[in-house]
Amino acid sequence: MTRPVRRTVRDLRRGNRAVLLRSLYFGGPASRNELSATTGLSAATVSNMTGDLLGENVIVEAGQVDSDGGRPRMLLRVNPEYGFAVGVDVGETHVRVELFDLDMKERAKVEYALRTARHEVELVVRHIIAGIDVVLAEGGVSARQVLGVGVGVPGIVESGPEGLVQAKTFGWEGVPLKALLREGTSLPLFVDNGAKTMGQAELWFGSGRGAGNAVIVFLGSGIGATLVTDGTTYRGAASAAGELGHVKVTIGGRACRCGGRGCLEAYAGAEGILDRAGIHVDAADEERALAALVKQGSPVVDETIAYLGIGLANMIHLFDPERVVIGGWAGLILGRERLDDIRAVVADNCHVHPLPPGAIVLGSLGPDAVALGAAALVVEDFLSDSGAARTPAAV
Amino acid sequence: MTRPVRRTVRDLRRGNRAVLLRSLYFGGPASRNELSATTGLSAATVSNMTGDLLGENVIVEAGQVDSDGGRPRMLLRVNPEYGFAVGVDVGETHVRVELFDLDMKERAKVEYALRTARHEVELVVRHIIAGIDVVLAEGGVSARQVLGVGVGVPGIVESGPEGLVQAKTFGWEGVPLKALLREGTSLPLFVDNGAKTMGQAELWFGSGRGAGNAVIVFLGSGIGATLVTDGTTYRGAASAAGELGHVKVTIGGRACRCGGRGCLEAYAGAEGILDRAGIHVDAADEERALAALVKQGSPVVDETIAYLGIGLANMIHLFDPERVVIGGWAGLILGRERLDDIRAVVADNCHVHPLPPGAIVLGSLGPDAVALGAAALVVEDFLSDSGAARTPAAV
DNA sequence: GAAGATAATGTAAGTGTAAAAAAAAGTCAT
DNA sequence: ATGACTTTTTTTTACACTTACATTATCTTC
Repeated sequence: MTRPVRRTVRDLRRGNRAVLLRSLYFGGPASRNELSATTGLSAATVSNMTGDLLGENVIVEAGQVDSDGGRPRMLLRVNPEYGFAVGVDVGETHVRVELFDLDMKERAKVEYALRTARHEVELVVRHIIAGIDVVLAEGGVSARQVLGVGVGVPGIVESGPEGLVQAKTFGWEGVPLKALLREGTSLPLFVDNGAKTMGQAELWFGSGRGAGNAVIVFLGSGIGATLVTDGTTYRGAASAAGELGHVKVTIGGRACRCGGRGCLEAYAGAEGILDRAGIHVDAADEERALAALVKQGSPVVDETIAYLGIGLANMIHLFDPERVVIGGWAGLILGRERLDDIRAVVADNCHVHPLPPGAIVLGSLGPDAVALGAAALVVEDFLSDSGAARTPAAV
Repeated sequence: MTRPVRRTVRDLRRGNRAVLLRSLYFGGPASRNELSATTGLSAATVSNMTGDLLGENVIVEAGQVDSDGGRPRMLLRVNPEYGFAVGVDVGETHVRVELFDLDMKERAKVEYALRTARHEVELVVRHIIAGIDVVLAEGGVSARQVLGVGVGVPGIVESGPEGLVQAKTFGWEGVPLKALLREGTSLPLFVDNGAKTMGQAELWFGSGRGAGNAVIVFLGSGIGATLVTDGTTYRGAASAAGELGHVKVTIGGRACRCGGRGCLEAYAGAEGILDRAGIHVDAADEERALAALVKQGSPVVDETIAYLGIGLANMIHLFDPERVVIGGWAGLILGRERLDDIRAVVADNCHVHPLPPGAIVLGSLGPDAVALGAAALVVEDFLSDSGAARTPAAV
């Protein structure tokens, strides 16, 4: 029973500072007066606190707007160059490393293909470490300016100093990824499941914007989901929440690579779909093959949608989200052609508390969202704990 | 995106007061010194705040323990008679009203049978209002001493001033129960789904004690679940979370009274089980009939366990709880005979992140837990907002 | 059985927070 | 220029928690 803990006046200030910074980050440029209104803090406190933040160069002035009678308002915004975040997407076929500024503008990017079927940990770690150096050099950013590195990987990621990863499909069992990366870099590390990092990206910058309770579904080779409760990701007791891929959609049923039977992933995961359609291509061609199959139509695709709809409906019954976002490369392929059919199947399986069909939407960030979301983990940390200890590169 | 809001020094004190009171409530009698350790507050603040609470009679002294050298510690505890809570269980066959003190000791109880198949709202409301008067009189408690009335009902309960209830199985659609009760009493009202109030009871006082992330399943005529995240009940965007009864466990399948097909409730709800076994009795005899059926064994019961296991496994995949509690009258009947089988089916359907079998347990409060949990809603409010405005009966 | 040790609790002063009030700075209309 | 009005900054005030110290109460030792 995790209970709230005592707070001191110091915590109060830290918390209010985070509230202020957060509303400046998401509320675009704003004047002190607007900030006072949105945060509920008094004008005096806002003035005091923005003074600090300006001094630390965390925020900067962003022009002023004319007033109609009165002192013109000076707009403030988060300094996009106060720090940078690295996002890493470890996928089935590649390792992608990207550098973002605080505006989430991409500053540099590098990608390494994973050709072997086996995903050796050492190789992935080497790619990530090398990738960080490459994007920093390319982006002209020094390590001291980097607020952290976010990494999205398949499988279940335990929080904790080791960052243990369980990813059967990758052949990873209890891989201490965070600890391994720690040997190659001293930057703050944030490792999480790729479906969850994509979810974070869609939640902040994509189709999930503004939702307090949402589910963001990742459909790729595997299937995962991000459960958003009160604006933050729910991870469960052992960070294993949202394993939508292994929800059973039929008794018995196809064998899944997890060892179970009847898992959604065996039907609606990209490999499950292609396999059932009798198409066997290697990983790099899956995307093209799936797009063709969905485009031309097939009973297998219809069946996929039926199973997917059941899986989503079950999740809706348990979770009662206000919105469901479908993302991931396979999800986007499927959704672009057949979103209305998906909505219809879900509606057909939700009687007690139907979700408006418009609440099921496609992700708007494309398949690159995993790396973006990984970087967003870094920004999340920055916003809740802005410069508490660290003071990088006050340029 | 519900975001944290600004706080003032007043909120700080309120919050710390709630932390203190909560740890006193759940941490049994404790000395000021122990409180200082558990809450993290300084001894001075604890002393200051307990002084206030003693003055308001919210807490009382509870004897002292000998020291081995030094001033003996004075134990403090929440005053069980500071206030009282009424808990109401609106079930398919009865309306039960109970009065509890803050120690959750039952002080009085009254039950009204619902004989008609139709559950007229007016009748239920009349029973509740009358029941409150009866238990207060019987318990020798004045209305001013009552902190509130908690009501557990079937169906989905919207939070809000109206307390709209959607309970198709009851024939209630959009019944403003809270508003109707408000006409009969001026006591604070807390209306929630019965499965959720039972969940609250098991969480605080039963098999859920100490769990931060847990799922408490209610099996009765209908099926519901309480999802506990970080020690508090998760309600979802429209208070409809935890509708485990309408998760689909098979495609097509039996028609459910919700209008869908293949719902878990149609297989593992008491009526679903009896129906499939070809047993037709009226509501009052369902309990006996089900107990007999489970005792003697039947392929229908085996099948029920298979479906229930699938439903639980799906929930575990999505929520990743550390514990699953099975309660409700039908759940207790089923679980007492077949808990190990249920555990086995769940284990067989959870491969990616197996739950230890011991994490699935039976509820320990018996079938009366709905009313107890409803009263616990009142206590929950009291603990988070102790005497903020109200000051009843400072005896 | 008195003196000192030990421990819980209470009091006072100090620090740091946000709110409220007041002042200053800036703009437009007259 | 002057005044009305708005935004921002500064000053003052109230208050919550901590630290440091005082007080109270019991046990142990000589």
